[in-house]
Amino acid sequence: MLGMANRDRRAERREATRAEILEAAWEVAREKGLAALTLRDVATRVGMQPPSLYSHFESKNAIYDAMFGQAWSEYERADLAAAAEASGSPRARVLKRSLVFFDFAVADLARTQLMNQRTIPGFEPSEESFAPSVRAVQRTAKDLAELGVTDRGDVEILFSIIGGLADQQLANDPGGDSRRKLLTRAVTMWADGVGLPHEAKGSQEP
Amino acid sequence: MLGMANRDRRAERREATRAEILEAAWEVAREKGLAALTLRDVATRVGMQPPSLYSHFESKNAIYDAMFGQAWSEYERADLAAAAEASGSPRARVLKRSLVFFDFAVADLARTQLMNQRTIPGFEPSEESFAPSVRAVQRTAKDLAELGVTDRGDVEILFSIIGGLADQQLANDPGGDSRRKLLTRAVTMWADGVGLPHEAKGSQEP
DNA sequence: GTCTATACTGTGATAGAC
DNA sequence: GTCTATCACAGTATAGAC
Repeated sequence: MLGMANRDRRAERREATRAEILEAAWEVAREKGLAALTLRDVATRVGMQPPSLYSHFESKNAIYDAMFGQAWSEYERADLAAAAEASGSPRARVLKRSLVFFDFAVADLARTQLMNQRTIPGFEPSEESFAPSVRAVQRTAKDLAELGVTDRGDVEILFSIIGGLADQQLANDPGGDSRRKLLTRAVTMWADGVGLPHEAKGSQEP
Repeated sequence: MLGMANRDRRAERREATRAEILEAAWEVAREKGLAALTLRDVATRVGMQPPSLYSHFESKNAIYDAMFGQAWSEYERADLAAAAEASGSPRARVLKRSLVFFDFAVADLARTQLMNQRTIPGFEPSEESFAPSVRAVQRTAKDLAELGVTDRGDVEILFSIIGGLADQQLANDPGGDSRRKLLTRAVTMWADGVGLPHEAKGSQEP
């Protein structure tokens, strides 16, 4: 019993330290750029010597990996909330989800680079960290299928449109909203192209 | 006279060495990743000691800058050739140019990261290196305007669609062609959305 | 003018003391 | 679990040979 309790407290402490390190890593990545992340900066920020980080992460890439998993988990939560909250016509639902994706991407360049671009040479997310990414994409595809978009290619095109707008926003107008203003028009083009109905199925019947 | 001749030969030699260094830099960037480029690797490849590179470039970022300018100049050439070669309906012309952009982006991840993403922390292209980028974008916008697409936002949306598809191709299916197959459909959605005519202006009249 | 030799600082990583 | 010490190698800069 006492052994168990001790082990739990230790595990909690360990987990808290890991979270602290990751939070510091996000700060550094946001301030100096994802690729400019250094273990020294992270260690200094949490009050450790650089080698001590290796007690919690086996390499720098392991930190990137944990950050990757965190980022996609956060997005998964944001997308789930948007899916639950979204209402109205299929187009309104798609637009709402698209805006959430766009805003999430544009809010943090370092995070988007880690999630969607191959910025860090040699970094490949682990299967575990990749899982929330797969889930998010699959659920979006499933939700779109229920709205009538069954072609997987059409789903990929929507992702590309929104991701492309977000990337252009980040690259050419960071902090601005020039591309966000174009999102509704772009998604409407896509909705027209795939024949997304203006009204929900059966909304005419009752 | 003799002085001139000597200066010319020296300038040529200098320029050739610069070009050699840049070619080596591209090789390293392609093989190891853009952010993993090191002056050591570049120097080794051209048979120099690392510090000797400073006789030709004042910093590592100056090398990135020259690469940036090269990449956009290459694209400018490719786009000009495509513009001259493209024929037929407005849609066929736009599709041709879109394919050239897509293929150019997908052919080289490191190059695309340098051109369109903010992969290297602290790197900002110089005005001189940025010029071909500006020219290419402006000329495309002008050509599209002549085809009837006058809204600058619509042009940005097209760039985002193609860029987004290319980035997804590079990130999720490097070396494949899954997104290339979707390009025609995506561009068609855009063409429908902006009301791009199927036939050229006046093609009905003669 | 261009290269070599050398050195300074900072990076990720490992080994071993406590 | 954290520290000190140390390593190999990165980018950068200067001095001096030729």
